[in-house]
Amino acid sequence: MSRSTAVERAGRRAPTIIDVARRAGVSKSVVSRVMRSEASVSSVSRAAVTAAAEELGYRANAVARSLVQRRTYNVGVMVSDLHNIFFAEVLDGLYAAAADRGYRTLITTGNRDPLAEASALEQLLELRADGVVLAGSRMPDEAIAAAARVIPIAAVGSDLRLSGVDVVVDDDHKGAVLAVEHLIGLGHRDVALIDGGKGAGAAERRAGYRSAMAAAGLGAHVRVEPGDFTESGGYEGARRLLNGLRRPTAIFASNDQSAVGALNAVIEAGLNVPEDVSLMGYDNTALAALRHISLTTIHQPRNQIGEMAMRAVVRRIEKPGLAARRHVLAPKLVVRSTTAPPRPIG
Amino acid sequence: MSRSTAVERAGRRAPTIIDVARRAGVSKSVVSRVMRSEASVSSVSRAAVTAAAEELGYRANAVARSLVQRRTYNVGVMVSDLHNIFFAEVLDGLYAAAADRGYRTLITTGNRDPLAEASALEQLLELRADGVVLAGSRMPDEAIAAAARVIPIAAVGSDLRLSGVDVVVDDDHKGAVLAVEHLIGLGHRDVALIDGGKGAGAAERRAGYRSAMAAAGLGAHVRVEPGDFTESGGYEGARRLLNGLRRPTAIFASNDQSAVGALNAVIEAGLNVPEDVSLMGYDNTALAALRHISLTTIHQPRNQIGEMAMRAVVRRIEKPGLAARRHVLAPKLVVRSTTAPPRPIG
DNA sequence: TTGAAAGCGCTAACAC
DNA sequence: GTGTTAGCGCTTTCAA
Repeated sequence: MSRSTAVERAGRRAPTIIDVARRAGVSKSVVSRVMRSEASVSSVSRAAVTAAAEELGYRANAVARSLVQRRTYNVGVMVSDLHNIFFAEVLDGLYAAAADRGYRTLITTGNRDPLAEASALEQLLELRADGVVLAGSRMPDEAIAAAARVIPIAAVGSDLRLSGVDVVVDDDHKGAVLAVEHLIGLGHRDVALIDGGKGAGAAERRAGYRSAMAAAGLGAHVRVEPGDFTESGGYEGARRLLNGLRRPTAIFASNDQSAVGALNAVIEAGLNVPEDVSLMGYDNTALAALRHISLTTIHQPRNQIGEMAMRAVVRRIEKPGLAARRHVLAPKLVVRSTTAPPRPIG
Repeated sequence: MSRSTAVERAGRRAPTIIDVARRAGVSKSVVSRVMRSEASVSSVSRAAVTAAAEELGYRANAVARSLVQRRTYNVGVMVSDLHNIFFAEVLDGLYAAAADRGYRTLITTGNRDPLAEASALEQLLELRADGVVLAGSRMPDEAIAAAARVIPIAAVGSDLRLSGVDVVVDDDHKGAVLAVEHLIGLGHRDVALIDGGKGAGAAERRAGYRSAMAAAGLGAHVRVEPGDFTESGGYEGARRLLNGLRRPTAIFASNDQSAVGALNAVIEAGLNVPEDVSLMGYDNTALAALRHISLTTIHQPRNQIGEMAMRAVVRRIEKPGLAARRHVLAPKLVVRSTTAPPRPIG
């Protein structure tokens, strides 16, 4: 029996609209109308078609449909790195928004390799996706611009400045200001930054840190320690900070990952968080929420970022003439256990 | 200029094989042959076609090609939960294996909702994927079995026992034995387990724990504390364990997530890891590798799991008659900083 | 080596 | 309401 099913599958083609039509005793147009739930079909025909389709196990062939409609109702999402949990939540938003509008979401990935990213994008174009969302892309601008001439594209997780591409970003400058203001509000003056280097949003966060410090009259206390958004970068950065002459009472790490590295360095130095040193991250990843870490951080509305991006591409799929835009969303502060007022002097 | 490009896109259709043929002064058959790099084309025609395609920005239409070939060269991957980093690495393996064999990988997700999973699978079938990989599916068996009658399916991350489905699993029993043997080898006798409940592989890990304890003559020391693979489950479980009459000297948590929760409970209780209590996890996730956590754990060959699964579906795509199989891969021990010999008595 | 023709499974006019 | 027809863009015989 189980052997015969395998053999049957090999031999038997999937039923087509014609098989259903024959079985229901109608023309294939009627079947097509029923499948697309068009109104103008008699209830008798409708019932016959539904029954026949059911009996045959008929499933509409999206390939054929796409060919004749000249559109697939697929939106491709190229995620540069699926290991980056940041994008999981973005994908949630993307999915929900697509489903609402009758589109499927197809994910591909470039494994953080710009070449692989380009070929993933190319695949999406060959598959005739109706639109594309680039999540954290590191492709060269010209490659993206070229694709954008052919198909609506939106980008998240990388602040592209290309005219033909919708971009959805968190307001990183504002997020950093929020973080620094929180620390200053607690009474800190020596607030150091562990930088994010060339990472996405790092420059804006650095600028936000600088301007919030300046606004509080703490320009002289500004201290930017190099970093790279990694755990070990955060660890090394914090070590340098703690060994320095004037130890900061608060450290603002540019992302959660590096904040966790910094946390480790602080503890290794025999200091307590937040009693001796306050620590902030950025991103509000799952890491920050672990009770063992419980990091004060800045939350990016990831879900909403995805939603926005999908809305933007669908908008331009349906009105091809429209111009792409830049969408900026507001971050917010999430206070947990790694920040507190500085120890009183003496 | 930027306005005109948008308008152009709206008006201009993508070039087809006929446009290329006309431009190159050959028939569309020749173009087709060149695009598929068939041999029997004169170098003159080949050059003309290549040039024309280049000039026109021609890109083969995979939809039309799939329709006539009656296959898409797409393998769909339904990931139950993209938030679970476990699958990221599996996807790496999946991708690499697919690319090697000339297939594309298309990811969809069910957001841990069995209903959404089913509809994601349904989409893959409508899109006429040539095969499907289910990653961590929680769909009812009959739904999977029904799909398996139509298309080759492989499953990872859930130990299905369905005849028509290839299954690739880590040998969880063996992994648990490895873990317990490591602790016993260190000199522990009171080794407790924080269970994984109904989670994938939890039953096998529990059985492995039991049998390794029994094999070492420590059957009387067996202690299974309820858990659910979550951080808070691990936290609660460890608290109960530490408050009990005979405090274990080692805790084996069924996965890294719950081990991190347990770690937090141990520290909160004023005890040190590994001096007072040794702690083990399972899965070797990124969490375990954080220096702040540095968890001894069991590594599952995730990459290889993905590779195997893709190989299995492609094998059955290309030879539809073949039977599905069960593939079991070996885990290995990763020693980090949370395990050590127990404190000498007195 | 090339071209003509048929057809993949479906939708979308259009006529009845 | 329903059927007929003409394609969608491509591959694949089959002849030449």
